[in-house]
Amino acid sequence: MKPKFQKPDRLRRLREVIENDPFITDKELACAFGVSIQTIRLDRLELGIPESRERTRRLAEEATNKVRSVETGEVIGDLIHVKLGQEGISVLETDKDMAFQRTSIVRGHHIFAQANSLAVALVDAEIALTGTATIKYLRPVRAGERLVAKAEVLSRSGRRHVVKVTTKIGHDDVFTGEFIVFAVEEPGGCGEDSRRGFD
Amino acid sequence: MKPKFQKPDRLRRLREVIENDPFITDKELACAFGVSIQTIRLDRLELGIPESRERTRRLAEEATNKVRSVETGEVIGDLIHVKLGQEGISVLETDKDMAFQRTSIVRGHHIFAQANSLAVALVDAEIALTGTATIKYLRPVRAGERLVAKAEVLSRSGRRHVVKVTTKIGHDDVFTGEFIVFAVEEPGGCGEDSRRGFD
DNA sequence: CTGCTATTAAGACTTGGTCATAATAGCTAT
DNA sequence: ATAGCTATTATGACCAAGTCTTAATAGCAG
Repeated sequence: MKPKFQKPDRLRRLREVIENDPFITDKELACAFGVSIQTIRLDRLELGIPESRERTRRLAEEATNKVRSVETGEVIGDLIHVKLGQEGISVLETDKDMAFQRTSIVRGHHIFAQANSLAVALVDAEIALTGTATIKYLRPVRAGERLVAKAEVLSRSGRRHVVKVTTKIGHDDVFTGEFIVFAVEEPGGCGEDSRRGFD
Repeated sequence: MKPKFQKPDRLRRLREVIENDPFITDKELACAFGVSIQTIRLDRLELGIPESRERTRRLAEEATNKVRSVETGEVIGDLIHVKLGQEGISVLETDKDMAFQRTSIVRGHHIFAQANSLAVALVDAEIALTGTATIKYLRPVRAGERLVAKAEVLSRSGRRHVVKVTTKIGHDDVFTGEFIVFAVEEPGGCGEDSRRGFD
């Protein structure tokens, strides 16, 4: 009972192929696997894989959401609590997309980004820019761990703010940083609405 | 010659509506605008807007590319030159997606990410992790500017590497940082292939 | 009334499928 | 071997969301 390419084998491969080329059509798949279109359709049915247009649509939907959440959000992570000019807490759920595939260790700049944007968000000014930062990574973060960053404004003289950020996973410190953040005036002065500015 | 909703008006609105709901079909549009499907099709033709499936496909394609380039690339920016354990140069083209909309100033963590990943890439080890970093933002970066980061390994004792990174736009220094990067052993020891590890 | 634009309609064809119903091949267990 | 099983392929009807072509109609302007 061994034709050449057995069914379970084909199913596994099929799943993989579709996984990393969701745009592929049944016809192309049939051709690639040397079977009929109907077989491919039955296989998809069995695997619960939707048709190519549906796959494309989902990808597009998901991706637009992702882009929105990554790029439109002014702060990296969720702002849980803020006392402007004083303190704040932000939570960031890490996932494997933030990590190196090989090690599942979260890339440093994500941890930095959370802390930095929190520090900047605390400064009560039209625009705030990070000037200097001294940071320490205390232990590696694995994908899936929840980062809780607490920030505190240590001192302020004029437009210069010193913000201390400590990021924890549970009770474990994983990161600390001291950010010198400067408040800046509105630049052109032609802003139509005047919400707070970050970084 | 004023029916109620004039053509040029409808065209403008049509463009907008499709813009922020690319999944919408001609039928839905026809219904929403109170005209026939054919009218919508002619309008799209005139505006050079492709059909809904095509729009969806493009969105998905673009988005997967973006996700890939942001999340799968091991190094942020393009590695122009590397002498492992010694020095390296990376180039990062900034765009408005990296900046705050209001100010067009590039978010600090992108600049940090480029420098950090370059520093880590220079360390010749299976896995390398940033321990400490002291960084300075010297001037704001505007969306569209090209960041050139140069890194140099200043010293090394055992697994501890001190890497100095300077990022410029043209001849202008915009960022400097000193990264303490640690080389680490393979963790589980069950890696099937052994390419270099970053960060 | 003629000409113009805008709109709508009608018909044939395309892609990439779904769904239902068969027919066929190859093995297997009784 | 023969009935039974799974896997595969085929066939035909149908759908959504279009395309492209040709044509009819409405409303107004000169």
